[in-house]
Amino acid sequence: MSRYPFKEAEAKWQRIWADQKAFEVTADERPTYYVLEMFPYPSGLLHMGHVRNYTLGDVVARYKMARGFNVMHPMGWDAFGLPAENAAITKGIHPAASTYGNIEAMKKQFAALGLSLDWSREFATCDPSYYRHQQAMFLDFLEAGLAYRKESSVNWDPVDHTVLANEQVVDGRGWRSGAVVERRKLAQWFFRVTEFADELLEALEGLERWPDKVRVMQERWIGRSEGARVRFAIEGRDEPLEVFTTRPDTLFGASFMAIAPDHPLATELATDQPALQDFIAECAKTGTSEEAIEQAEKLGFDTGLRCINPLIPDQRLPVYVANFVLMDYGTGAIFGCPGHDQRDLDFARKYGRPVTPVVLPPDADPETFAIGDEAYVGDGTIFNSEFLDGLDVPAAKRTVIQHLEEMGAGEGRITFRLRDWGVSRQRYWGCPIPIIKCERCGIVPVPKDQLPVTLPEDIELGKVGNPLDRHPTWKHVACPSCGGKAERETDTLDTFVDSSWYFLRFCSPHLSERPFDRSAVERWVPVDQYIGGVEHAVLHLLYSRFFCRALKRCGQLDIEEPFAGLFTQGMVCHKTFRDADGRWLNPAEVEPGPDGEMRAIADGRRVEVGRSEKMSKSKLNVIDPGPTIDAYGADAARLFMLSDSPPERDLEWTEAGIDGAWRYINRLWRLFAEAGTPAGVDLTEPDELSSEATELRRLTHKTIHAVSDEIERFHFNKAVALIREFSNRLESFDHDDPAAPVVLREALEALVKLMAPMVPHLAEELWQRLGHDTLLAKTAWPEADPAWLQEDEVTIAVQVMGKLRATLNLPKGVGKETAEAAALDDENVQRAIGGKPLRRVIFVPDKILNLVV
RNA sequence: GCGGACGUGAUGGAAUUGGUAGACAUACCGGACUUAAAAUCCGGAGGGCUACGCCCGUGCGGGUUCGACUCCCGCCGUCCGCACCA
Repeated sequence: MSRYPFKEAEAKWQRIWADQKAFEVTADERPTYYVLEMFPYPSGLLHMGHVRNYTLGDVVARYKMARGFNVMHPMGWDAFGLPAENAAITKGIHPAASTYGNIEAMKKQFAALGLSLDWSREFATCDPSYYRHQQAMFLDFLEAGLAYRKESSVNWDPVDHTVLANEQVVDGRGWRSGAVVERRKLAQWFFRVTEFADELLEALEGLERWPDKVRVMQERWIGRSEGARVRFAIEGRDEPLEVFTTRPDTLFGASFMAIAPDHPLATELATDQPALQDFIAECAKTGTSEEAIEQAEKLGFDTGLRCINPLIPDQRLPVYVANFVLMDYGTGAIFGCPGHDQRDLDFARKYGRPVTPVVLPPDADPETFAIGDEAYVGDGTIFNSEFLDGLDVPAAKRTVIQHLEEMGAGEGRITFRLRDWGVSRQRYWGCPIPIIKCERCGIVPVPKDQLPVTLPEDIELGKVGNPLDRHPTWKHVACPSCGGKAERETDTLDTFVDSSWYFLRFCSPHLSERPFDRSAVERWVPVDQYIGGVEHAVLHLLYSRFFCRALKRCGQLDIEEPFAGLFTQGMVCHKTFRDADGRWLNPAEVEPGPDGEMRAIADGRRVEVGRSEKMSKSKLNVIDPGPTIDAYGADAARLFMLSDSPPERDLEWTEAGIDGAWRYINRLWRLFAEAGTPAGVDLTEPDELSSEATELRRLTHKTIHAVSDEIERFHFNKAVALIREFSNRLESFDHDDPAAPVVLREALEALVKLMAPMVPHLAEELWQRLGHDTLLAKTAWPEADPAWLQEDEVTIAVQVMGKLRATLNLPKGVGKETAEAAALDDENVQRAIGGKPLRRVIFVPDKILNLVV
């Protein structure tokens, strides 16, 4: 039995595609379509998540190509990042060497997948020819006020004298030194994302081809809330205490004030109050971990200060420093209204503060209504509140804000949860920030004609401190402004900056003087279809949206949204295995024993099989795509990725699944070997088609229509099912039918074209076997002829009282009376009716006839 | 706590707007081919019963409807995201 020689075939077609530059963008008038998958970090090893991601993108790219679009489907490398630096420390390889080595290795693995990528546009973000433009953008942002410097705290490793990224902090300790990490204030660079907070929020609505989930996540991340800033005078002090509140309508229910432990007022008071100092130190200790916050008790420290409620001049409110108030939201200070905020209520009960309700729930009695253990947060009628009494909550908010504005004690204010993006990283392997710090001139931008500021190559990693800072010469430069002694900024940019504009660079990847050609960008961007993991739902996607707006503000672009269509794929999962000692085992280290239980191959002991989880190094449930592709071929791996699971859901990797895909590929191979048209056979259409042949031709057109539709909707699993259904029918088609040479052949041609986006190598091979000497990759998608989509017979389900009792095959478009008569002829239907008179007959043409008795 | 998604055979999953539940696969069972196995091919299959038919069945309990996996109300469970956001 002949088997599909995938090794030869896949290598052959990959070579031919490359030789013919089949996937390079050409300059022509066809409509453009930009398909982009999130570019990879060059770890050196392709994993299953990549295979799924790039297969999904490849289906779209090849499909759109066949549909007549000028498709751009580029690939590059998100090449700066911490792992290269860590590898340098642990293995002693220079980050540049390991990164470029990894890129080479991964490119080979990519090649084996047979993706329709335009490699002529490839670049790596760690290349100075890329990051020089990023440095220029930084300077533009600086000039436009979109980049600025301020003090901010970082994770500081006191042993290694280095700043740590959040992921380098494990259980509050530095990943290498194991020392307890401290918070330290450093001057750092920020991008003013908040400048566009409103815009970024409002424009989400227009992103119709984004998953709702992602839009909701961004919406919550931006976190707009309407309220007011209110200033409370402090007894015996000139400066008032300003708070932010979304419930100014409850000001008459105020019971206390609270400020953050790191509020400037708290810091000031602490200088001569050791007890307060201790309290603040205690607050800083409570971790920021999820549980820590959940468990943490609400604690307050009475500063002794008293505030005056602007609406109740003789009321005195104690000012607490409280552990639950955040400095970086609002003003870092609140007023507590325990009647209508649960957290304030807990605090008030604990510290014996009065609880005055000011919102009366509907139907509650103002004389008896009291707050118990639960604050009342719903709508109602304001009471106990002088001039607000009788208003509902929204009206009271408006009224009180107006009142506060008139008396100068506050104003309506919108606050966002979104914060500016801190882009400084105290790392070596990143884009240098093009700034020079001069003792006399201050912060001086590197003149654009001196860009790029490149990284020094001779560095020592793994020593104490930032290698750029420690380098003997790199940072010492002359001030561009005064010529005096000055120092470079030794921080580098967050790698999220690199990925915030790479999709623009792909449009004109080799320009040296400019980051991109504006007309090229405006031709291709927004990306028509962006595909990647949902883990980037907020940061990467939000930053990219910010970047487009910032570049527009700087006059470089006229685009706001980078990605018109977004698809977030599910993860690739696998069962986990654990031996009796609790050690994780790789799937290759276990096998089923004679009793069907999984056993460790090494010692034959039983292993515990855990549920399917995302493949991860720590749980060892990782399948390397390399050997799989070696054993089954890229098409089998691709087909499995696309088969059963809908792309947005998690996919469980199974041996049976890849095996099934491989078997199907061989089945297709045999189908074409058996049904292929021998040379010299007459291909003219017979005068009349047998009903079988007619039915097959209909199925061909129906399948073309349905598969196209499912691909458009990203239902690739269903497209595969339809293709299988179609090929199953082809296998059983009678080869002796007089119309077989024509009808079967057209069916086979359609089948090859439909499967091409999924299993491109096999499809090319079969296309060639059908006698074509053109590339299938350059062949148009088949068209379904509407005339052949029409059925002339339909199956109508006959129900009696909503229960199925019979099905009828009737001519399409049959009338109600005819259908009813036919149904009443049916014995089974008659039995169900049981001689009762019909009360009602519901008829849905060509679908349902429901007899109600 | 807040927000979102999901819950269908042994398993992955189908079921355009409410209209024949279980497409297409995987695993399984039976048969053919084979010395044998693998591969391949053919057939079976939601559960039950008094089986050419009937009853039950889409997490649970109600409701709307001629008709509900689909819509509404109330629960339960799983997963994901955010999390002291005033």
